[in-house]
Amino acid sequence: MELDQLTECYKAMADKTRLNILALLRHEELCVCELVEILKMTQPSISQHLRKLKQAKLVKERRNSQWIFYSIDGEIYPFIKANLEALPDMSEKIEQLKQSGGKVCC
Amino acid sequence: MELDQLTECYKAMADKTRLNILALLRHEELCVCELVEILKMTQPSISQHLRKLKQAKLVKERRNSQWIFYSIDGEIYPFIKANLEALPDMSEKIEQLKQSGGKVCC
DNA sequence: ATATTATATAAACATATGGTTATATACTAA
DNA sequence: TTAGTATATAACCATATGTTTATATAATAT
Repeated sequence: MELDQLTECYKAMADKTRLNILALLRHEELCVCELVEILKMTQPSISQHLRKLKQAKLVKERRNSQWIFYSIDGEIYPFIKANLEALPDMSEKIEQLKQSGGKVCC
Repeated sequence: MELDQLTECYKAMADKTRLNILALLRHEELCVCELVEILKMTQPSISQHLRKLKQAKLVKERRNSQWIFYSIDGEIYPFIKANLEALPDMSEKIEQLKQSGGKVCC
């Protein structure tokens, strides 16, 4: 692959928040406000991280009425599956979101 | 894996020069001055990139008299092989080094 | 239309990063 | 020991990055 494209990919992954987002999206697609809720960060911050991931083609978005749902893309990277599998399991966080009714608002 | 360790790994890979170094080391171990020669960069710059790669445990070093040879490590990462395979082939650069006698000096 | 909710973007700022130059350290050779 | 070669480290600087606050845009609901 092209080094420039690969560099952009690894830059996108070179941040703890963004790895957290990828780890969460491994379980299921999530909208911005759900990520804000789970990661306890401000909405603009999450949005900008998502933009980077999108620019690197690691995630894709899908609009559903007022919400925009993000999910893993990464089709263009032959190694993406192996990398995602190394990410920690986040099912607990997802569970907590559902328990707290956070899933309802979206 | 731990997110902090993974973040450090991807940070280490999030630079074109360092991806170049990894791509080169895929072929064979190289010393600092050979990398300087191939990549046309200053010695301190290469040394600092190597330090980052070493701290992230992506490369290891071996001293042989006055030279320090670097090679791929990455044992701790389950995905490292898949990632290295996505790097471009650098055999031409290695060939050029050998042809130019650059391999002799080290 | 207006208010509300979800998301994106912009501006400002502090910190991180990568390159350069200068210098220190480690080993070799004489 | 002294000189030479290979590598590492430090100091400095310019640029990149991540966060925050404020504001803009888009869709929904009344």
